[in-house]
Amino acid sequence: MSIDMEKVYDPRKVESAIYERWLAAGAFHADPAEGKKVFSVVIPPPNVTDKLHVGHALNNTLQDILVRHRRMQGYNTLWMPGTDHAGIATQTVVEKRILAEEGRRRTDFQREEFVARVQAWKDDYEAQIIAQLKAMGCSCDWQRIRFTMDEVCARAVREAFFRLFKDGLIYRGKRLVNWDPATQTVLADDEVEYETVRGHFWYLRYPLAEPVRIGEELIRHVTVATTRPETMLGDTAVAVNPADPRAKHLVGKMVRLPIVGRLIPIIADEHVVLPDPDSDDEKARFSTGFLKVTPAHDPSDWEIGQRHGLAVINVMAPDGSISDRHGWDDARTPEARALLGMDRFEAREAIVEWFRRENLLEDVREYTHEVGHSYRSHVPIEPYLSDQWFIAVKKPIPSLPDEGLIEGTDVPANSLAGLALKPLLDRRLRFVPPRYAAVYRNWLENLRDWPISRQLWWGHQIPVWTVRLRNVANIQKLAAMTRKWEVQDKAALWMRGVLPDTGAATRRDRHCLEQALAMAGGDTELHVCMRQNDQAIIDELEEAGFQRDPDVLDTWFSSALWPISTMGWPEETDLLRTFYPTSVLCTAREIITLWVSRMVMFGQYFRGQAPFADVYIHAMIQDGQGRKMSKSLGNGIDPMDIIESHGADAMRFTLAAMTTETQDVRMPVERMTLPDGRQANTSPKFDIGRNFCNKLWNAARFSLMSITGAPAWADISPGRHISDAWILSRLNATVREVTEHLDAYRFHDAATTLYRYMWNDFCDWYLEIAKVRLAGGDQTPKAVLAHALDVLLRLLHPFVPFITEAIWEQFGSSVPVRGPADTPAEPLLARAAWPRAQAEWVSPAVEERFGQLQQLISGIRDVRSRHNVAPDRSVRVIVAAEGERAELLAANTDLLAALARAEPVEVDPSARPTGSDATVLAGDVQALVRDVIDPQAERDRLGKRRQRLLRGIESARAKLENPNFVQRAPAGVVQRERRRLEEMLSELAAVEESLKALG
RNA sequence: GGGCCGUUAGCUCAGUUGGCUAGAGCGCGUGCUCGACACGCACGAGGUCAGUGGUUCAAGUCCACUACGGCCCA
Repeated sequence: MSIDMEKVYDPRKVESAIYERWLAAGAFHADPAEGKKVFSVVIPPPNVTDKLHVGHALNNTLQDILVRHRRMQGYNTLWMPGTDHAGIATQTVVEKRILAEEGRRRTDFQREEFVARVQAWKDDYEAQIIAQLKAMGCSCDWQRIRFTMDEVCARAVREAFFRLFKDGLIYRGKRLVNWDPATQTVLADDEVEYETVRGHFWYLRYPLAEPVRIGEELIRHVTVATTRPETMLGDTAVAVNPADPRAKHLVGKMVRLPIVGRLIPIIADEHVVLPDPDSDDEKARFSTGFLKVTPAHDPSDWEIGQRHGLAVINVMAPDGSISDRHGWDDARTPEARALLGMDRFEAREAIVEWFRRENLLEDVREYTHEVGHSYRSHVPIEPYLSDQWFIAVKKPIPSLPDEGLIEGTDVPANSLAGLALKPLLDRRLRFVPPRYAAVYRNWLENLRDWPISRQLWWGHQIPVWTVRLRNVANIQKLAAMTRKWEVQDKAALWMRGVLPDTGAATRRDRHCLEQALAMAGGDTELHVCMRQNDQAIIDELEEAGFQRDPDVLDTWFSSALWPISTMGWPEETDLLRTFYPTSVLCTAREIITLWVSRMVMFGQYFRGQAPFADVYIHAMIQDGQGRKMSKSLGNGIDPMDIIESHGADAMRFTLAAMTTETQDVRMPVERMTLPDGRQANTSPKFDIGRNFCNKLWNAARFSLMSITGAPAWADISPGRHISDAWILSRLNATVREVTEHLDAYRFHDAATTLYRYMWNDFCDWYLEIAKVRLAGGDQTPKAVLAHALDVLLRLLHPFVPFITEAIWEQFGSSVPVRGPADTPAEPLLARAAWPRAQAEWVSPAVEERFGQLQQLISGIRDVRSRHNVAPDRSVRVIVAAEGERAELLAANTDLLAALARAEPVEVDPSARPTGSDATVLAGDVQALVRDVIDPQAERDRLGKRRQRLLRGIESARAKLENPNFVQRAPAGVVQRERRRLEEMLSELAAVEESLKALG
C-alpha cells in the first residue's frame, strides 16, 4: 500500500477539496426529524459591511470546535449561519464609497435606487463572508443560511413589531435622544462612545432684568459656566441650588438672556452643584452655583425642565446647525439672526466672541472631560429633541401576570427587562466566564427605553402609517375601516394627542377613533401598524391621507430576533420545535448589552424561553502593542491571508490555543510575503499551528508507512510492552481530559493537552520506540500505532478538521480496520464518533515506570552532550538497579541503545561510581556512564545538580521541622513532603559519592 | 466617578479548590542531514511571579493598598 503524502504538509492542496467532500456528503446538514439529543448554535451574524477579520475567525473557530465536537458525540447538531444587514454601518460605507467614486450623495438618489446599491454591496460582501467561513472550515448548515433582511427574517421582524405595538410596548415620543448630526440619525445609549476631550469651561454673564441688592452688594448679573456655549440660545431658565445663600434673593427674579433678549426666570433646583474651590469633586470646583437650563439640548436640563414646567426651545437643525425652524420662534435680534445657519462649533466660537466683546465673558478655564461620540461617524453626539419610536422596556406586559418587581430593582418581572433578567437569576442562563453576568445584569437593571427608529434607508422600514386627524377627509369611513382591520387582526391603531374625556395623552384600542371624533379639529395623530403589507389596506390608508413612516428599525431589533427568525418564527416550524432554544451563544463581550440582552428579551417574550443556555464570551484580539485592530491603524489581519500563509488548520489551532479566560489576547502583527507573492499582514503566532500541523502530518505519514499488515487487536497483547501500556495510558488520559476541557469551554487547555500528547508523547517517545521495535520484528506496535493515531485524529478533528480528514482518508484506504473492536472506521471523520476514554488503560504506575526510563535516556543524552561525546559513538552504561527496576531495564536495553546510544548496558545493583564515570540519576536508579569523563565538566554537572537538591532539601526540611506544618497541613501533603525529602536525600548521597570519586 | 481585566523567562502566554525545586511555545546557546518531520531532532541557559503590607503551617494563587497598561459603564 503506497501512501500518498508529501514530506511537507501543504494545506492549499487539500483544504478546498475536503470542504467539497463534506458538502457533498451533507455532513453539516441537520435534520429536525432525527430523534437524537440536540445541540444547536446560531452564528452571531457578521455585518455585511466588510469582510471578516481575525476576531471573527476566532469567534467562528470556537463555534466550529464546539459544533464538531458535539456532532461527533452523536448530537443532532445544527449550526445556523447568516449575516446581518448592519443598518447605519453598511449605509455609511456605501455612501462614502459612492461619494468617493461618483461624487454623488445619498440624497441624489431615489430611495429604491439607493437601497439597490446597498443591496449590491451586501450581495458582494455576503458572498465573501460565506467564502471565508468555508475556507476556515466552519461546519454550518448552509442549506439554512439566513440574512436579517431576507423574507423569512423580515416576516419575523414585522410580526414582532406588530405584537409589541399591539401590546402597547411600542410608542412614539418626543425625547432627547443621542443624535448624530453627521449621519443624522438617533443612536442608542450603547452606540455612544465616550472620548476624553480637552475643552473649556466658559463663564458667561447673564444680566438680571433688574439689579438685586444682597447686603452691601448690588448684583447686576449671574454667571453660568458651560462647556457648550452654543446651547445658550435655547436657555429657558437659570437654576440655583436652594441651599445656596444667594438663592433666597434671586429665585423668582428674571434674567435677560444675552444675544436673544429672552426673559427667563431664576429657579431653585437641587441638581445644581454648589461651588467649592477646594472640593475633590471637579464639578464643584468649576461651578459658579448658577446653571443655565437648556431643556432641548441637555438630558439633565431636560429633567429640570420637566420638574419646573419650562419651555423647550430647540435651536438646532438635524445637521447640527443653528436654526429657527425646529422650535425656536423668538430669534428676532440681529445678533441671534446672524448665528442662523452656522455649524454648532462655529456658533460656539461666535457666541464666545460676542460675550468677550460685550465684556460678558468672565473667565475661560481648561477642562478635560468625557464627551459622547457616535460609534459610527465619530462626531460628538448632540442631545437632541426629536420624535422617535421607542420600546418600553420596564413597562409591565399586559398579557403576562403581575409578579411585582425583581428584588432589589425597579424592574417589573413581567416587563421586557424583567424577562431578560429572570433567567439569569434563575440560573437558566449562564455566562462563561461568570464575571460577565454582572455586565448583563447591571445594564438591564438600569435600562432606559430603547429608541428603535433610525433615520436611514437601509433596514426594515417601520410598518406604521400616520396621519393628523384634522387632515382626514372622511373620518366616518376611516372609523369603519379601522374596525374591520382590527377584527381581522391585520392592523393595530394607536392615537397620540390630547383626548377630551380622559385627558390622557394616548389611547390604544379600536375605539380610540370614536373618542377622537368628539374632538372636532383636535390636533391628534393616529398611527396604524400593519401586520403585513396588504395593498388594499395601504390604498385605503393613503387615500385617507396616511403616510408610511420613512424611518427604519434599529439593526439590533432584527438581530434580537435572530435565534427565532432564522428558524422560521412566527411559523411553528420543525426547526423551532427541535433546535430552539439553542445550546450556547458564542460571542465577544462588546455586544453583551447591545445584542445578547435583547435576544433574551425577545426570546422570552415571543417564545417563552431564553434563546440559549450558555453565553460563552471570548477574548478580543489586539495587536502586539495591545491596541484594537482597526482599519485606520492598518493593524488588522485578514483570515484569508493567514489561511494563505499558514493554512486554515494552523490558524484554528493557534486561535484555540490562545483562548484562555482572559479578556484580551495580543497578536503581534507582521508584514509577510504570501506564497502567491502578495504582501499582507499576518502574525508569526500562527507558526505554532503550522508547525503543529506539519508535525501531525509527518507523524501520520510515518505511521501509515509503517503499519501495513498490522495484526488484529485480538492477536496482540498491548499490555506486555511498557511503551504500549504507557501510550495507551497517555492516550486515554488525553481523551478524558480533552473531553472535559471542551465540555467546560476550556479551549486553551484542550488544545495544549492535545499538543503535548501528539508532540511529546506520541512523536518524541512512542514513534521512536516503535521504530526500534518494528526493526526488531515486533508487530504489536503496528496495531497500537493504528489505534493511537485513529483516536488522535478524532480528538484533533474539531480543532484541525482539514488535515485530520485528509489523513483519515489515507488511513481508511491503508488500514480500514483498527482499534480494540477491530471494526472498520467511519468513511468521513467529520461524522465519526468521538472517542470514549477507557479508564482501565489509564495507569499512573505504568506512567511512573516509563517516566523513569525516559529520565534515564534523557540523563544519558545530557552526559553525552556535556562531555562532547561524538553522536555516532556508543557509551557503556552500568545501571545500579534491582528487582522490578532491574528487570524493566534489562528488558529494554534495545531502547537505551537506540535512543541514547548506550551500548552495552549492564545491570548491576552493586555498581559504585569511580573517578572515570559520569553519573545519571533517574529517581531511585543510578546509572554510570563509562569512559566519557571530562572531570571538570562532570564536576560542574553534578555540582549544579547538588545545588538544586540542597535548595529542595532545605525547603522540605524547613517545612517538616515546623510542628505547625506537620499538625495542620493535610496528611497527604505531609507524607508527600517526607517522601520527597527522602528521595532528595538519597539522590544527594549518590551525587556526593560521585563527586568524591571524581576527587 | 463606578465596575472589570491584566502585570509570571528577551517575546507571547499557561499556572483549576493556596501544597513537589513555577511551566509551554517562540527566541537564544551548543551539537545533529541516522529515511516521518530543519515547519525537524537532542541537550542546555534563562524567572526577587509589578511593588508594599496582611491572612496562613504554607501565597504566583486569598485580602488591602499603590504603580503601570487596557476595557466597559455613567
